[in-house]
Amino acid sequence: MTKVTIDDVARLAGVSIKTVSRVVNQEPNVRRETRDKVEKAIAELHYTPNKAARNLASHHSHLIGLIYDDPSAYEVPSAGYVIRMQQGTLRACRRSNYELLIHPCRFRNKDVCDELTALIEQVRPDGIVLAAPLSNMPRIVDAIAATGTPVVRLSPGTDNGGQYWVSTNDREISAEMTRYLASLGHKRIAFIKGHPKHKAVGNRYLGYLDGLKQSGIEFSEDLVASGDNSIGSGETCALQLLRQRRRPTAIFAANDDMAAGVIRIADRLGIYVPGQLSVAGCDDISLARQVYPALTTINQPLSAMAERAVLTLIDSVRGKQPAVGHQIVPAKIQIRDSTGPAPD
Amino acid sequence: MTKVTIDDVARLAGVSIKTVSRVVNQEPNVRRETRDKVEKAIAELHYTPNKAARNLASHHSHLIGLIYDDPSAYEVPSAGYVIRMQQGTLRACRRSNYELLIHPCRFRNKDVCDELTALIEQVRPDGIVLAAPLSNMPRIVDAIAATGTPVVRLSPGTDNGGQYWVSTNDREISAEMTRYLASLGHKRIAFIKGHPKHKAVGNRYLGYLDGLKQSGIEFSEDLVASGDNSIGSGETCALQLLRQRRRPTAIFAANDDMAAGVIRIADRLGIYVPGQLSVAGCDDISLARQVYPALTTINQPLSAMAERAVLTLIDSVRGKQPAVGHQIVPAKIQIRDSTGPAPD
DNA sequence: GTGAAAGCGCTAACAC
DNA sequence: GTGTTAGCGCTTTCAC
Repeated sequence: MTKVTIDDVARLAGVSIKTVSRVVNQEPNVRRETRDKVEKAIAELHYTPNKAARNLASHHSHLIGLIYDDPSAYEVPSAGYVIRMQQGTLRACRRSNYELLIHPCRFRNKDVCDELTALIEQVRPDGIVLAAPLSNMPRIVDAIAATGTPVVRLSPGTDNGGQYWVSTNDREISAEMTRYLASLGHKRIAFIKGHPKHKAVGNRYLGYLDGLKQSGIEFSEDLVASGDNSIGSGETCALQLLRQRRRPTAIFAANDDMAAGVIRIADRLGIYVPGQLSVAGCDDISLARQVYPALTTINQPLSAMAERAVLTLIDSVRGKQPAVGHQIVPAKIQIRDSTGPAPD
Repeated sequence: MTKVTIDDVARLAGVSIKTVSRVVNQEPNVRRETRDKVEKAIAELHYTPNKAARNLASHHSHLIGLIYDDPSAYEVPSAGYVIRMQQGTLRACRRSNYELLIHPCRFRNKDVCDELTALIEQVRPDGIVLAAPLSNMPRIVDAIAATGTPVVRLSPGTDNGGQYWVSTNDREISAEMTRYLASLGHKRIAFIKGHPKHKAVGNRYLGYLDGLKQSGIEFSEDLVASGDNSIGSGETCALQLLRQRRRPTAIFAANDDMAAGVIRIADRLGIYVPGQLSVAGCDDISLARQVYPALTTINQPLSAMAERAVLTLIDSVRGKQPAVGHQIVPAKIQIRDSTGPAPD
């Protein structure tokens, strides 16, 4: 561990430490040749500024905290969700020379708010990215906001706080998927709702209703089932929907896992997908491509959303603009093999 | 953001800041009643020590860095691998009040060593967990070791450095899997090798050879194929193996993704699994359960290994013992539906 | 047991 | 343009 400090560099370059600091931080007002001299000294000594000292003096940690619901509490498929969020945040962090701290937590814990407050006050990340479904839980959002650290909420579903948030056009794109199914000739299009805690997923149901209306199809209570985002619940809902006398010819599930459950049940019941039943999901997790037939789904731009969140945070730290308002990153429909023309 | 400092606490409690520091750090030599007084003041003011200041003074960051190969460079299934490592490290961090910094990187980049050196010297994590396959790349291991920061290498496959490492019994457990297949009556057991860069995966091949010998089965060149850990390569290898005149009755792949590829091809060729072909994988990623039939595999204790790594690191920081030597966390065979008795 | 003083290595504010 | 002087909020050392 080289113990080179800013003093060593200043001495070697024959300038004051403040000048070294200016060079390191790319501040203006340094003559070209002075800068060169300092840079040469830095290279020669292999100097790297000590972040702890920097943080203490500057009140910036150059750390972004990513807080999300602990996936170990759930079925494993959410791994893809978490990884994609991480990828987006990491991409933005890397570009701005920030590092990423990850902090999964369980929202069911009584003292999760204290835990987060302690984390933030001790580590002092420059900004927090708060993922869904935590991002729509007022007590959590408020606890974080109370620390004064800028927060960006991911897919909060609804604006229930004063913070910046990034979301996708869940409702519109779900309407589009519904219209797409209708355009294939489907009249009986069923929908499987997601976990009620997850507001963004709730918006997909509204989009489904919009899509039906826009396609001139009448809504039917019998064609809606309620799952909890898991594969298992998708199976249960599929059974419920497919055992009706006049069963649906298309099922649109609020996430891919549930859609995978539908495909599994269709297979078991001997219903051919997509010939006799079209199935569509939402999220475009890797499972969507692994399932057979590959799932038509909505490509949720999770990583792009997370990236935007961090860029906003960093801009706000740099004083360019405060982190308020919101931004929408549009999703796209990904047509694969699980959907096709309605039978007869 | 409460700007309560140690001075405020000291003033309220009527003691010196050093005493407050002692209480906060749970040091001995504080009288019971003094401690109580201080703790009361801390609670009253909602004091949380500033980590930056602490780090600067103590030369400890209370941060662990997890460095692994950037999964975005590969097929998505490795998400499960990454998540499980993260879970293990997080568990250990949480217990010891450390936070986790994640830093995926691409080992193909020319300047990856500089990148890691800069990361470490700037952030000064108290320890580094280095995942496979980075953990068996000398230039990377050496660059990190040169910073003087304790490193624990995960599944390095072989001990090519002086650092501590944690691995699993890849070779032994692969031999056991091979014997298990033999015990089901299989005589023609094929093996699909993994990516040559990944040493730990290489040990599985050695275990396969051991297992054959222990079961009294003669090795045949024709029954070995070489993949690169991806599903696609599993498919290619499966085609190669199953198109032979005397095709194998069992295929053991060095990871689950390749095993999934085998199942897919068997399905396409109309070969019934497990009736006509037994398939076994290795890693126990979530894919293993999603595939149909569910995959018999080796449960790699990734998360337990990562947890051990961090505990070792933290012990070494606390001076209990230096991080040298190694530790083996045993794997277990997970029998599911893709393996069965050999045909006729 | 407890406290006073001296930094840790930087940046901020202001002087030159 | 560049340097000087103070801290940032803790821990360490060592005295009492």
